[in-house]
Formats: sequence, structure tokens, C-alpha cells
Amino acid sequence: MPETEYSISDLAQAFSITPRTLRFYETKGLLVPKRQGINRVYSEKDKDLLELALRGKRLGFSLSEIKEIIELHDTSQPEDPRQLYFLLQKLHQKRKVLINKFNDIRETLNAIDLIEERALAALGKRQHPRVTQLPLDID
Amino acid sequence: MPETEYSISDLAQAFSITPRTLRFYETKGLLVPKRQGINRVYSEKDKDLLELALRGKRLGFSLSEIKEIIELHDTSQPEDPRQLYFLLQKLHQKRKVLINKFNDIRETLNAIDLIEERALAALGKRQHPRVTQLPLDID
DNA sequence: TTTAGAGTTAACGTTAACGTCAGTAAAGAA
DNA sequence: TTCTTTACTGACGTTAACGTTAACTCTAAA
Repeated sequence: MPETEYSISDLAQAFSITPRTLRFYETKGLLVPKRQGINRVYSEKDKDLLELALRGKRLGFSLSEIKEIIELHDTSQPEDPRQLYFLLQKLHQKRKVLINKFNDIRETLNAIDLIEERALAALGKRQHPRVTQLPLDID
Repeated sequence: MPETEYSISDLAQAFSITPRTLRFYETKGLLVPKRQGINRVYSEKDKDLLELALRGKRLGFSLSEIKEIIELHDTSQPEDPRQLYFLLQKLHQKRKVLINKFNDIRETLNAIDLIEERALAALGKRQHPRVTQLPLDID
């Protein structure tokens, strides 16, 4: 299979960002695409990393935090077993941060549910409680 | 019960932020505490709103987005039923945004699980797959 | 052959979210 | 009364994450 490749404006359009953003991410070491002459050529893997990065942004991670995750991705085949131990520890940390964000979401949803309940009650529309269905705490 | 109140530095310490941040939020209309003379006096409700705001920040919401949520909170007892309809619609929107973030978290956790699996496999430590336990999609 | 379109680097501009500093005031301790 | 603590209001500084503009190159079509 002939490995699909993308121009800078291809990716920009696909993810509703600007070429400037991609160039900026490159200066920050997030996505470093190949070059054909002077032009940037993005691989499928680059595209995946970009998707990962944009998810991170939506979750409020800074670009340097996102870079850390991407670097974990790159270091996932370490020669030194101590490198591996370090990697696993880092992964565990990131997982904790994400799970904290998850709990923040739960509690914010609870707050919203509460507002809705009070609003409905204030109108006498004694409706079944809305309660957004999410799982219990994890740690 | 004598309604607990807080000074600006009380709240700052409690949430590991600076007084400057609280004053800044006030200029943005997020938290507008009472005054005793010239000094700010925060109520229990102010404290709750601050907690809500900081959760929002951790989830990557901007201060103006956070202000919207707080305003929903304030408008939750509308006189006009059309106001109520508008409120319910807004609440539904916010819920969607939060659920999108939730799905972003799930997928990022999946990516991290994948890195760990590959790292462990690369070491021959054929361990039980880590797979972070989170619920399925919601919409 | 000119010209339109897409890409490049370099440099300055902008906005959000505070940090920092200067100068002032009130209130209690020494 | 002087000193320290805590708070206040400007006002300017800072950092992250891009936006915008300028000046140039390279194809590809007219």
C-alpha cells in the first residue's frame, strides 16, 4: 500500500486549523514532517499525532504537555529496561491526570443537572430528574 | 447558622491561587463578593462558584465560557417561561461539550494504554493488558 | 511569458490570564 | 506612636498560542 501523504493545507482543512498552526507546532517539536525539497509532507502517523494533539488541546493541555505525550509515544521501544521503567511511570502519571479531568467532568455535569432540576421545579414541571449517566469515581 | 465568610487570602490559600487571581476574576464578572467597607468578603456560595470555576479551568474552558455557566446558575429561577426554555437549551449545549470532552479523555486513555502495551510487549513481559476501565460512548 | 496559486521563512502584532510593582489605607501589636 | 500585616487600586510586564503581513520561490495553467 502506497502510504498516503498530506500537504500542509490538506491537514489544515481536514482538522479545521490553519497552516500557520502546523508550522508553529513544528517549531515546538510536536510534528516534524518530512520534506520534499522545501515543502512539508505529512505522513499518516503525523496525522494521527495531530489528532492526538488536538484532543489534548480540547482537554486543556498545554503544547508542552502534549509534546510529553508524543515523546512517550516515540520512546515506547526502549533498549534500556530502566528507560522502560521510567516510561511506565510517566504513563501512570498521565493516566492520573486524565482521570482527574474525568472526575472534574462528572462534578461539572452534576452541577448542571442541579441547575436544571431547580429550574424545572421552579416551574412546577415536576419532571423525572435528568441526572446525566456517568460511572462512579475511579482513582 | 452564622454563614461562614472568607477573606480574599482565605480563599486564595484554600485553592492554591493568588489574591490577584480573585481580583482578576472579579473584573471579569465571575465572582463579585460583598464588601465590608473596601474589603472583599466571600460567602459560601462564592466559594462554591470558585470551585466550579477552577474545575472549568482544569478542563480547558476559558474564563468567558466559565462565566456563562455561572450565569446559568444565576438565571435558574426565571420568571418568564421563555427564559426557562432558553436556559434548558443552554444547559443541553453545555452538557454536550462536557460529554465531548469525556470522549476525548477516553480516546486519549486508549492511546496511552496502547503505548504501554507495546512497551511491555517489547520487553517480552507479556503482561495482562492494562486497559483503563471507562464506560462506553454517550451522546 | 506572464500570472495565479500554493508553499516558504522572518518578523511583528494580538489576546487571555494572570504576575509584579508602586503607592495608599486601615487595623492591630509592640 | 511607630511598625507590621493585610488589603486596596492602578498600571505595566509576561507567556502561550497563534494571527497577520511582507517578501520570496516554484509550479502549472493561460
